[in-house]
Amino acid sequence: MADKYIPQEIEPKWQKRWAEDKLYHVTEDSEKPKFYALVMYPYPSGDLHVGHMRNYVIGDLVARHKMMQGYNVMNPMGWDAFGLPAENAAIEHGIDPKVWTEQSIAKMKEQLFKIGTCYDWARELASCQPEYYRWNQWFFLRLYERGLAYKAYAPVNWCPSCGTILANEQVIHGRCWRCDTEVTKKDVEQWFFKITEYADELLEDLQQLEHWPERVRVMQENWIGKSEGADIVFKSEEGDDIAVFTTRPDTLYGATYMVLAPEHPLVEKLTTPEHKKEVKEYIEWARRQTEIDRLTVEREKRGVFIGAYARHPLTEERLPIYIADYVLMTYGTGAIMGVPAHDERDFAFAKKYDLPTPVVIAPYGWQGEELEEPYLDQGMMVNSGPFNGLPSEEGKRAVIELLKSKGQGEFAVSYRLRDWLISRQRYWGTPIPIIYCPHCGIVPVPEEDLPVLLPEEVDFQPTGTGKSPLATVPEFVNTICPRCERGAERETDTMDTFVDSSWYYFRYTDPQNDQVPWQREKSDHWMPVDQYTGGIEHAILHLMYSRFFTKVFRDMGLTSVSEPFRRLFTQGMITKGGVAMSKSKGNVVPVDVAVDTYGADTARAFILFITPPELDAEWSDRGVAGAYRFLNRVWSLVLEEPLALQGEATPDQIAQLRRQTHQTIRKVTQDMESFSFNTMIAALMEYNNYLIKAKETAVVKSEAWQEAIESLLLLLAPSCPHIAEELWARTGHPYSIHQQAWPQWDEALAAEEVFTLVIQVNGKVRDKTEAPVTISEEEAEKLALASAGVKRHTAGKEIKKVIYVPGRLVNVVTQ
RNA sequence: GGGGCGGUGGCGAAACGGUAUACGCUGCGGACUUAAAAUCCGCUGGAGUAAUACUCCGUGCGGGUUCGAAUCCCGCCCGCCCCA
Repeated sequence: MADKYIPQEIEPKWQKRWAEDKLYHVTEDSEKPKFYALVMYPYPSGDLHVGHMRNYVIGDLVARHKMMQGYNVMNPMGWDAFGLPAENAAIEHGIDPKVWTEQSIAKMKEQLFKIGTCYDWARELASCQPEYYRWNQWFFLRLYERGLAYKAYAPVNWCPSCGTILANEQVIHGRCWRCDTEVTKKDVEQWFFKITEYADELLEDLQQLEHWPERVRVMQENWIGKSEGADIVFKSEEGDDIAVFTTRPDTLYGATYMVLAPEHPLVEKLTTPEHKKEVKEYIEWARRQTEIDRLTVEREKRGVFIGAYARHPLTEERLPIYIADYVLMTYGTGAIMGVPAHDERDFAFAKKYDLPTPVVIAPYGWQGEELEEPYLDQGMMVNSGPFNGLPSEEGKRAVIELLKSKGQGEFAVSYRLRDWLISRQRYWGTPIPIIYCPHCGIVPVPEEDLPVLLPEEVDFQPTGTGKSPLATVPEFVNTICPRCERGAERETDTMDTFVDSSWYYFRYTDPQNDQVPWQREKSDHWMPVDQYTGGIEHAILHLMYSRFFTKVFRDMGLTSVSEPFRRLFTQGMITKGGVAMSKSKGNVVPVDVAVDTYGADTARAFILFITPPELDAEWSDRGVAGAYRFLNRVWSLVLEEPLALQGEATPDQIAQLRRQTHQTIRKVTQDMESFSFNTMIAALMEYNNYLIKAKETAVVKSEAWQEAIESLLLLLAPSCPHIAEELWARTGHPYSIHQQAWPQWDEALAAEEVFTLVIQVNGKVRDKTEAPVTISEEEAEKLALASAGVKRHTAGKEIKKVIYVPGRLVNVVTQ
């Protein structure tokens, strides 16, 4: 009787050995081709649950498989260690964020170890270390030099609960992405990175990313939101230029009014005295509205007339000027021409304020009647002066050309993408390396003075003023101006943590460098990341910012790549009770619980098996038990003594065994490459079931049996590394299975000799028979026509034709 | 409203236009056991039939293409995600 399978004994044993032997440590100087495997580095919250685990299991599987395929695999791990939870712990429990973070990292590292991952820990980094964040500051200075970092006074999203300003992307349906509190507006001076400078390239290059999920590319495309059209200049009666952006210059003759965003700089100047009060009240009200509310089509369109008029650039008609909150200062030019007949929101606005709605693009079959709803499609231009009769598509260009000749318009492109607001009024982040000098103004911290260290022992209670806790530390704030050497003050905002995560994958290539962020030879060797794996929640922000940084790095001469991630995989969530695991819902399955019961290999096998990896999957304790049964069957298959059998296996039996082996190698390899991990595990289960039966025959004494067992273990090694290593050792093989070559299949050995010939009548299965794969069409048809099923169903009918699909079926077609 | 993805047994899910439901879970029956757990063996879409056989119905709904459709096309319904 063989030993029982006790994962709690074998797993820690091998984990320790692999770490001691530095099995996963890599350098650039290898003969093997490089492979850079990466999973999104985690925020060290201290409690890893099985939902997170899926990410690391998939990443680990890929890394191990590629190692066995002969690649020099870099598989690093680190910590997205700045951020709110550490600071909240400080506020609530008085724990120092640094200490809290270090403890969390230690705990999580142990958990990652426990699930059997193969990281090169020599490359570990944590974004909260000065050795790391000094380069955030260095990049900030480089971006500032290049005009890509700037300060702007702008209305921003304010979360009253977090006491912080949020990026647009962090506002979800008008609420804070972290605490779900309704977001309001506040005017503060902020630092921005000019990602819009790269909008076109970010959009264009999406086409190169053929190994990215389609939906991620679509999301990014929508997010960038490029639209082509025209900038048209209207003039107020006082002679001020009012520029509008429109994608429909062909509808220009239908403009009957203008709308400015309430924040538009001309509002103050143009509002006539008798409208001042009403306008002021309206602006106050609009300021409280969220951006999402303001953009919603269904929402009632409210606005007020400011008493001023503009002149239509082509007809010289007098157009009343309104302000309304459905026009945003941050999109286009902050002003629009109102064309009610051909725009939904303008239509609603015009109906409410009883403004004329002339049709200038005729719908098909239009007889000159009033429209019940706006007509948004293309059509023939009417009521448009010299352009009447022109198709609207051509009209766009023609109208712009005319405006251009009059100096009142030109072709223009607009993006939905905004610049990236990086200022955070928080303690636990990278200090922005800027000094404000009363004499010299904004002065960047000189490079040799980096890093600007985050002070320790700070009062974390929110100031409620929107200022960072750093503002309460005089030793930090008060400094000397590097230019004039007189007293000055430091910037007290810290950087968005997305800055940290926008380049960490470069730093892994040269993590200890204290002279430059990384040596270019090293990053050029490893970059781009060959396989990046993470959650879909990062489809827009993190991935867009990383792409932006990579392009900036390229332009700075720091890298030769333009895109950081060659291949992207986004895995689904693991749910419990149908919903995402979260502390507040109390449905978290911690990694320790999952691993302690049946072992890491069982948890890994289950996670890979339950569902295709890109879909959400429900955690099931029963399902885990099934995976455990599978590994127990593998264990006893390999270790238990076979029955004492008489005689030798026949050549047929051997051939069949080898066929199964080689078919399984093929299936597992192909599934691995297409990320079909659920069917990959199913194939291994099937193969194992087959071998259990075959073990009762004389093949168990053959060399083919050795090949079968070795193949099973090798194919299982990336998924369940511990049991594979243990059984590999116990069957007398040299350490380590993870350094063996991935098995190759032989098409000739995998090929079938016979197949089940399906016999159909009119497309319905009526019979089946075994046939050699070499069977000729004539023989197959003969076999089919002679079958009982065909005779039964064709009796008294005329056979019209017979269809033969080689290796599959015969279909007899009757009248 | 626009775009994307999906809808298959009791459940998670398989299925190059060619045997629908592989693999696993659940359930049922049996073996082992004093008994239970574990393990092992068998069955497990629905209907008809004592039953083998056989027949019919079955991949959200309605049409179409095809010798043949879960798969392709058209029109709906429902769910999730992104942008509004």
